[in-house]
Amino acid sequence: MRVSQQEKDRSHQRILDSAARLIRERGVDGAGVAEVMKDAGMTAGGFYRHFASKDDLVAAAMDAAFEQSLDRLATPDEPALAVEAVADWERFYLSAMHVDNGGYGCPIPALAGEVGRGPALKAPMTAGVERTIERLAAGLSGSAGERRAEAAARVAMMAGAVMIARASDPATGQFVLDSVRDRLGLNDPTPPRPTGTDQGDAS
Amino acid sequence: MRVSQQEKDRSHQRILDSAARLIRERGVDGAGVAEVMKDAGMTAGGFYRHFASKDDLVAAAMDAAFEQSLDRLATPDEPALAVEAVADWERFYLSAMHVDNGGYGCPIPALAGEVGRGPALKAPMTAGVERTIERLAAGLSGSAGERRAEAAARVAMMAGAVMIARASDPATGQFVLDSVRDRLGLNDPTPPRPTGTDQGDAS
DNA sequence: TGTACATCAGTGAACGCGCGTTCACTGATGTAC
DNA sequence: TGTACATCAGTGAACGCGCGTTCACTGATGTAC
Repeated sequence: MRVSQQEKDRSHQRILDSAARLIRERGVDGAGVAEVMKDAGMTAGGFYRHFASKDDLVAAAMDAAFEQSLDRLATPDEPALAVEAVADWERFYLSAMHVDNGGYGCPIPALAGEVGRGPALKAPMTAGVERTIERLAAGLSGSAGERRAEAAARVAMMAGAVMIARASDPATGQFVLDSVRDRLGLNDPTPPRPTGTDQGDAS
Repeated sequence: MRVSQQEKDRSHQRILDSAARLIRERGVDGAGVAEVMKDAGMTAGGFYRHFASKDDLVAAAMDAAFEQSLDRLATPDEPALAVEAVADWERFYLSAMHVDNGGYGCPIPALAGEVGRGPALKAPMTAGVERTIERLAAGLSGSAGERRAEAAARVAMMAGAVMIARASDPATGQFVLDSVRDRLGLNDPTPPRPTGTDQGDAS
């Protein structure tokens, strides 16, 4: 039952997508090779035509998961709009939608605890954390160093809040999320309009 | 080989201590019953004289782990000294010592990710998070509500930072820890002395 | 205080189960001529 | 363009392994008299 090269490429992508979601939902250990393959519409045996090992798949899936997480952060043409793009992303990060759908969200609260236990996945995690900090820093003010430090603190706070919200009863989780949203200044519904731009249908 | 009641009590405590450390070091799934029992100086079969199941043990061990974590937070006689006690605890929380010895540290960065995946351990985790927030709030200023919200945000930030530090390369991890320590105002080596108290040998 | 005996903490082997991985096999694909 | 054949993506069963749990057994403890 050999399939064409382009169908193999599609299979490869399906495996990667299924893995990126399932490791975030069930953890690296909790997402079995057979389960990932079934989710991708295949059986377990075919896995090794695509990846050398489960470790190999998981490292690639973590890269894909960070990519997916950061794709939600818009990159507007006008640099001045980056501030609002980052604020929007942060509001989503702390939302019930993100807490309840970890399979499509940031890999840090979903996987960092498990990654910390072994050296195998530290490289893709470090790369993802660095990229996340860098992207956030673009929407902050101050010197480059100050922005980077502030972004790092914000990532830690948001990742911690989402992780706690998922691990706690709803009341406690919501309180932590609300407290963090407040401390990050994300509760203002009408942020100051960026200067020198006009977005569409303002009256 | 029946042993005396007091020796059984000691065995029970050793199993609990070993489990509290090993689940934080290796995760709930990563800490096997046989390994915990060996660490406690016994063999696997005897486990069920002490606990009904692994789930039963893990819930009790998580309570014990939070107890141990919060025992590091001193409760001074003078309420005014609570500020400095909390600041000391926060500095320890963000230290390399804590990052490198998760088996004796806060259960939140060690276990919240895994706990979020199933309902079984949310109760002890919620209780521990609440207790941690409450204890931290005692060292902050403002109204009761403000103190609680600030404590929640600080717990999220610190837990996130420690989790990221464990999952990342040293440079990235240290940067996140430093950024959080800075943002929490913990870098001042000589904090303002609490009013109305005098501690020992000041010149 | 002694004696007889039921209790039960702890041992160590065995169990069923799910895991990552291997392997013989199938048959459509891609290539050589 | 046709034909013959090597390649290899995917199947499904099997493997060795570690896990949580069970169980027959041992022998010191605790108790009844």
